[in-house]
Amino acid sequence: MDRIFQALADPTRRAIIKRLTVAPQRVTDLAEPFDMSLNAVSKHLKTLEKAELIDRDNRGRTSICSLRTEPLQNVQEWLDQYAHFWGSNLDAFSRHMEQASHTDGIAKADNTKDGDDHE
Amino acid sequence: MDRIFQALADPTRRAIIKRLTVAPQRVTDLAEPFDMSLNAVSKHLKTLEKAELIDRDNRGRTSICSLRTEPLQNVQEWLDQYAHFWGSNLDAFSRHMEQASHTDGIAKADNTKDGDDHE
DNA sequence: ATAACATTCAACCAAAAGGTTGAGTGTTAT
DNA sequence: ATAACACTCAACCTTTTGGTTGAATGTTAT
Repeated sequence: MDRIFQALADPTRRAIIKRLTVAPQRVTDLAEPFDMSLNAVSKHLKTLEKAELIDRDNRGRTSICSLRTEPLQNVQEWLDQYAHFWGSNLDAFSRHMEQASHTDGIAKADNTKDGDDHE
Repeated sequence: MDRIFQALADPTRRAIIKRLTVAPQRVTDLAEPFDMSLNAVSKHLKTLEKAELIDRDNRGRTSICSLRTEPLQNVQEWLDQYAHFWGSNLDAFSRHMEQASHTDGIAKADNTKDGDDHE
C-alpha cells in the first residue's frame, strides 16, 4: 500500500497512468510529453512497476508498458473501508449509475467533466 | 492531489486515519500506540493537516484532531475516472451492496476480512 | 559490419521525508 | 506561584526521492 500511494503521489506518474489508459505505449512515447530526460521517465516507470501499477512486454529493443488493475482495486478497497464515513452524496451507487452509461471497452473521450487535464 | 497521496503513503498516517474514524482524539492519545516520539506523530499530523485530511479543534492546552472527508472524496473521484478500466469484478454496484449491509454510523467491527490490521 | 535506436545502469546532486533530542509556549491543577 | 501537562518549534541526522549526465547493453536497419 505504501508503494502504491507513493507511486500515485507524483504528478508525472499520474499523467503516465492517464496516458496508459488510452493504450499501452513504449517508454520513448511515454516520455515525449514531459520536459525531463528519458532517464527520469524510465525511473518513474520503475517506480510504477515496483508498485505493480504497470506491466511490461519486452519486444526486442522496445519495452511496452501497460496498466495493471490490481493496485487501483486495492486503493478502492482501502477507500471503501471508510465509505460509511464520507459516502452519501457521491456514493457507490451513484458511481455505478454513472459508470453504467459507458460500459464500452476503452476511454470514451470522456469530456463531460473538465476537458482534458483532470490529471 | 500530490499532498493527499503523499500523506496516505505512510503506514503511521494511515493508522492515524483509521483511529480517527472511531472518534476525534487528542495528539497524545493518537501518539500512544506508536513506537516513536510524540514529536514524530505531531509532524505526521501536520502532514495530514496540510493535505486537509484532518481538522483541529484547539481546546485549551489540547488539540483535538478529527477526520475531514473532502480529500478522500477527491481520491474517489480520481479513481472513478478510471473505473471503466478496471471496474467489473468488484465494481461500484457490488460495493454499494456491500456498503448497504452496514449503514449504521461507525465501524461495525468488520472482521469479515483479515482480523484487525487492515491498515 | 556498422550505425542508429530504445532502454537501462551508475554515479552524482539537491531537496524532501521521517525520525531524533532539547528547548520553548501556553494551560490547567494544586 | 509552582509544577505538571499538552503540545509545537528548531536544529540536526540519515535515507529516500526526483532529477541530471554519461556510459553500457542489446536490437533492428542498412
